[in-house]
Amino acid sequence: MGIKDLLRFMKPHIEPIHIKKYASKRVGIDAYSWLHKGAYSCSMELCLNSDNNKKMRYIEYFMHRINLLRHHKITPVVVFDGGNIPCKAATEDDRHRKRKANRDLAMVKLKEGNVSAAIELFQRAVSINPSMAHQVIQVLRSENIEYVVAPYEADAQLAYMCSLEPEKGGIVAVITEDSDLVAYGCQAIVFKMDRYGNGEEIVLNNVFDSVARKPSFRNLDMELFTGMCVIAGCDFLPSVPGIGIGKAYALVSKYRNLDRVLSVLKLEKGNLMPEDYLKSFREAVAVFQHAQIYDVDTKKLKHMKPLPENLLQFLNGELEFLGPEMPPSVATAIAEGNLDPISMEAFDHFVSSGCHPDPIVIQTSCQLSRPKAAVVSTQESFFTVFSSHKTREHDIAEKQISDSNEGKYLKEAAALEKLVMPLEIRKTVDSSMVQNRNPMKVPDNNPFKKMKCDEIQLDQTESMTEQVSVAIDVENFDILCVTPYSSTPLEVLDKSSRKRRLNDICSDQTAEQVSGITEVEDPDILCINLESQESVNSKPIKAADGKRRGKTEKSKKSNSKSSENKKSSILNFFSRV
DNA sequence: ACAAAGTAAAGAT
DNA sequence: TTTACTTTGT
Repeated sequence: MGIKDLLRFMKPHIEPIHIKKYASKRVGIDAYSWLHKGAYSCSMELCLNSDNNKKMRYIEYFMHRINLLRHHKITPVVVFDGGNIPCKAATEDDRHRKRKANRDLAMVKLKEGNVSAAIELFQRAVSINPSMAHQVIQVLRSENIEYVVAPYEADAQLAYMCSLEPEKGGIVAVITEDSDLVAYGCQAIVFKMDRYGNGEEIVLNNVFDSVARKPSFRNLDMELFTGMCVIAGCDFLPSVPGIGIGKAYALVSKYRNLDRVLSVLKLEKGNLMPEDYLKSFREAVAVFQHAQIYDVDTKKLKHMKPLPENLLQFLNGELEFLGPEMPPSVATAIAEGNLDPISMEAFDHFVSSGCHPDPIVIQTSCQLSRPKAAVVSTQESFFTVFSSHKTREHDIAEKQISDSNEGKYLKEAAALEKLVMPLEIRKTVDSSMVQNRNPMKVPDNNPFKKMKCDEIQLDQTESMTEQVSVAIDVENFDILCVTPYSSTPLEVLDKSSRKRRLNDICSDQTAEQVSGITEVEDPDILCINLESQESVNSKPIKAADGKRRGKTEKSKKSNSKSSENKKSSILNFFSRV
């Protein structure tokens, strides 16, 4: 992935940093890298498309990192990949084949009963599809996180945004795992960011300016650098056999002109060079320089940099390799996450998983009906509220809602001791509600938060209710993640099977608390994920110590203090609801 | 000296 | 998975 061996080669220009360096700045995120890492934790479930809620773990992973950034007062701007460009087809094909081979092997191991071997293989078989991206997008919407789906390569979109002023939707750095960003000319890139925010950074200007560092790039410009990357081998074009990053660097710094470099290359490796290498090379370089991106300002597709006349001549005006053009309406629908960029079909607003036609997810309940609460939750208390379910007893729910007022729910907060917190929230789908979708927190110039009324299609119900249940451990006042973000309602279960199911859903570190929820009454359970700021700061995650289920005296005590904080934030939260 | 392929060990989830 | 190191060939 990316430029072969580039990061190793550029090691002297890479510096360890902490992400808090970008406090108060807008930072772009290559969503693919987080989706992919997150998918490891539930690769089997994703590959088998099981109904298990565990397959939503990648969203937890994703949001955990988003919350890390927010904790450091960074404004994340998430960029998703769009369609595939023809140039990359060979690479994509290759990956697809490998994944399929791994998947098939995994199935064999699974049938043999070798689960651990199967999981290992499934991890190599996971692929990220638009439906997964869409799931994350729905959570991002509910959390008021800015995002955009690139028409094609997210990398190009990110590099373009990096060149814009922050006031115009620009970003100052990009978090990714993909070395392509360097070839695109992205100014500041953070690689290998871990869960604590430590990462490795390349700042392109420093690379070109540096006098001391070993492979010197002082005599190169961006075009030569990009050329070097392509010669070394990239996703768009494999390198000529025998040519790696070292040779590419040597050629480019010696001849300082891509035409000359290619002539020399042809002279030396002519026999090993494909017929159309020159054309492919020019196209690959052109992708890094002129890829199609979405211009948020004009809501149109645009080239990163305009194509110069001589290049157009060289290509005979054939620009197909950059990906087909598309009308602004389509580009916008893709960018805003309403249109699947690969199948070109509209995402169903109500079916988040793509395989459960029954349940619904639109936005978080809090944002829909109570924008204020949503803002409070995201900014101050690290609350994240996901997913909701349609209740079937419309009538009952409606009645409860119309009778209820905010105070009623405040009273409910006192029911923490009961471990259950049902919360009926009215959601009447009409135009007034739709307007509420655009909370005040969102800046006016952000097109991604706006949703047009006519894009919301309701076929079955005019009026619906969302039921929100929060299960809380009395001892710790920890909120349990129950149904993670999904639209799948838990089946109606008897107490013991529910307990088992909850254990199944919750991760190991909360499993001990799950034993406390025997009294959950509602089959529709929503996940509310609470994280205190301290816990994000110092030890974001309890060590996943799966073996230790029993609660020790020690942990009980150390929890009690922050429990008070949590309790007050919980009460605080519900008092605003 | 470099590229490419292989190996082994560490790291993440 | 990535990283670092080894071997082989040019």
